Amino acid sequence: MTPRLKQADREQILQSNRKALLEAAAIEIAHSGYNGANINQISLAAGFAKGTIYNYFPSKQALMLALLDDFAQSHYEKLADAVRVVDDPKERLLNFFDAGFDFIAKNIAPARVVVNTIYGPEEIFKSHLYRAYQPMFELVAAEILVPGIEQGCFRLMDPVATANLLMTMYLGTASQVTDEGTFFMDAAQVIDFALHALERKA
Amino acid sequence: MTPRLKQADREQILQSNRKALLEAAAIEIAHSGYNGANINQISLAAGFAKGTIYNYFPSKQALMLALLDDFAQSHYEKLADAVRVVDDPKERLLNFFDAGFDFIAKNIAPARVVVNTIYGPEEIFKSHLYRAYQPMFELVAAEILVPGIEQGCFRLMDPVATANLLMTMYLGTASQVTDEGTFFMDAAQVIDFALHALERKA
Amino acid sequence: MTPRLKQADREQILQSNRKALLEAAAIEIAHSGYNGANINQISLAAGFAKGTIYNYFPSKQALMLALLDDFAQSHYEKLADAVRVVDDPKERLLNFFDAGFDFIAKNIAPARVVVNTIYGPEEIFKSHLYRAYQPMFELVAAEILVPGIEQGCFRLMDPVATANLLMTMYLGTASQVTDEGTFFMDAAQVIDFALHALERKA
Amino acid sequence: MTPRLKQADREQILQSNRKALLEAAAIEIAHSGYNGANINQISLAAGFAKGTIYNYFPSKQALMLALLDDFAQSHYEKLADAVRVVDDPKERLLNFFDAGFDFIAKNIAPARVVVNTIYGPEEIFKSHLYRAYQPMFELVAAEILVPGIEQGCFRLMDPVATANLLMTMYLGTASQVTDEGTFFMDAAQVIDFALHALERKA
DNA sequence: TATGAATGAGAGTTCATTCAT
DNA sequence: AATGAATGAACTCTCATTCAT
Repeated sequence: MTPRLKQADREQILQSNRKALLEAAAIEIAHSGYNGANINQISLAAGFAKGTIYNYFPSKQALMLALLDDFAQSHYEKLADAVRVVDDPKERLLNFFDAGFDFIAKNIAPARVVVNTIYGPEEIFKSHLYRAYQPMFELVAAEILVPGIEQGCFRLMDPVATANLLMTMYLGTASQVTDEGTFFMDAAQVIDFALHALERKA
Repeated sequence: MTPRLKQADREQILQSNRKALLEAAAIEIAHSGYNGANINQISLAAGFAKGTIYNYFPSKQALMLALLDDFAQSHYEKLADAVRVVDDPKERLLNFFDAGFDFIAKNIAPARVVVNTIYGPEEIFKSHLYRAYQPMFELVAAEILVPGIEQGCFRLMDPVATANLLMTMYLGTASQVTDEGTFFMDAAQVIDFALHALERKA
Repeated sequence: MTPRLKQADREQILQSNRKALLEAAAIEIAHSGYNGANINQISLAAGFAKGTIYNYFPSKQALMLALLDDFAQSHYEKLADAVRVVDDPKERLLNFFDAGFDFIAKNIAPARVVVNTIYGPEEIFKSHLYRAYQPMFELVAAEILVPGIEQGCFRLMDPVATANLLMTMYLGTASQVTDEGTFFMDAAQVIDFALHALERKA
Repeated sequence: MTPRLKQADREQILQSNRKALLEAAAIEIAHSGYNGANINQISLAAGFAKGTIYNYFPSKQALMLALLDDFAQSHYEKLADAVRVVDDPKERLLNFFDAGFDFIAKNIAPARVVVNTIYGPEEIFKSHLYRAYQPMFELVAAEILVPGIEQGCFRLMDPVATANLLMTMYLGTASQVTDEGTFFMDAAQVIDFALHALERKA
């Protein structure tokens, strides 16, 4: 009597709708900012009626938080995977920026939302994002910088402050991207700068 | 019949009112963002009635542009002055960051507006800001990096791209400041990182 | 093939579901008013899904009318039964108020809905209620006041107007009840007042 | 320089606008109930644009409370004046109902709002109204019933409970009025009933 | 019959801007 | 130049109702 497969199908559809709404939200919010974005328009852009988005997110703020969380998680997973493919700290740093620029080029809209938010005025979203990006900070500090210092390929430095600087460079340069995914600076330039900053002098 | 001094006084008052309105605007926009800021509230906060602000700025957008322009100009003047006090490129870089962090600590509200805007979604304001900050980019490139490379104290590099990276670091770290003017990272840490990135290896 | 008993069971279940929905509706509408009540919430509170209530009532308005009708009918039956237990008009009046206060204490939610509606703005519901309560008006007029006047225990008066006054007093005082069923005025006080108003002077 | 008369004129206009808005609100809310009333429609009905009402009342709820307060105060003043014109408690009671029915006939819309609210579900408005009508309760108890009992023209009774019953009768019957101001029961009938209820038996 | 996702009209409220004073 | 009441477009959110499953 209970259609189990039907149930699974339905769940599938709900997830796919949710994703479509988040994608439309990313585009709209990237374009107009959180305050400027129109939640009705987002719903319409995703192919639904205007009220439908409230079946998926209880408020505009909840939608935004879900968007930030979802993106931060896949962002972290992508970069952590790329970093851990190699062992050498310098290669890890290289992979971090390469995979990062690549990921952002493929996810311009949500990436813009994240950067706008990090440097934006809304404290609630900012603190939320800082928490969501904590794992990535720690990835840089604990899995790139600390091993690099211990192995002697990086000079002695404060890993936390340096991780912050690297993240600042990463987000700052990666946000300078056109709608088509072309970066003003490419990963190689940033990597070059960062490696020089971190390397020990001869 | 036309009192000339009165005329000058009046001009004085108008300038002072304009300044008060811009200061109130900076605080409000830093706190709520451009879209979230209430122009009536700005006028009230500056000690005027709601409509009065329209005697000074024809629209909310014009107010914002004036705020960005004014701040960019004094920002540039401060940093250019500080840089030109010395001749050595490394000292110039040091002065740049020192004076920059100091200036931002003393002008938190408009500085926040600028950073929010640079990393924000509104293309009109962004392109306006890029233009307004062009002199500062050129200051870094032409008066710090190029002489440094020529004099051999900095390694060979693209001055434009590197100026961009330094500005990214500057604005990114300087925007991490509390309402009280305390920075998460201080100028010295950023300078240290930057110098290592720029110096020639032994 | 068609199980007749099953059919009866089904009928039973439907009636019980209908009752559960009306009870939930009474609570919700008593609390938030007709306009403020949420028909989806009513269905959920009754233990069903949102849409299910529409299998029992074609619209919110129909639900409300059914609620009013059901309550008016059992209200009338209770009071008519209590009144007819005795013959003496004064005792009948006494029973009317006693049973009335008791019934309302036991059915606070729908009673509130009725009082809200009688004194409320929605003409459709009001006229419906007046019709539904016509038998109770007539009960008071024809089975309490008229016999009382004829038997000389009540003074000469217009039975219709007086029935209206008694009903006003009844509903007005009975509506002053806490959620726990405590009345601000008890039946005895109202009865005392009413009897003095109706009795012939010595 | 300061146009004092102009200032007074402006104040005059604001008061008159406020009154017009409250009158429109009374009509709309009397017709559709608080929840059903449309605050934009109220503003339009008063001859303003839809947003204008928010220059006078910060919210729909504040508008409602202002309406209740204003009406309760003038209601009380009217009845207190009418009662105090005479000394004899019975005449005072008579004046109370006469003036009350007259006042309500002349202010049907806000009177309906008050009655709807007293018997309605919104606790905030109810408790507000009870407080606003406290003086009228006390008028009946302290200036009609207590003197009447002391002077021997009313029988011994609890003045508070009886005041409540009289108010219940007053509001209950006075609310049964057509849009044209015709009462289902007139003041004389209610007075007759009340006097019999209060008088001492021979 | 039960479900609950989708719909879209309509609500209260905000606020940039205008303009008579 | 200063005022602040008036405006109305636009926003977020609610919810009665529909209907495919």
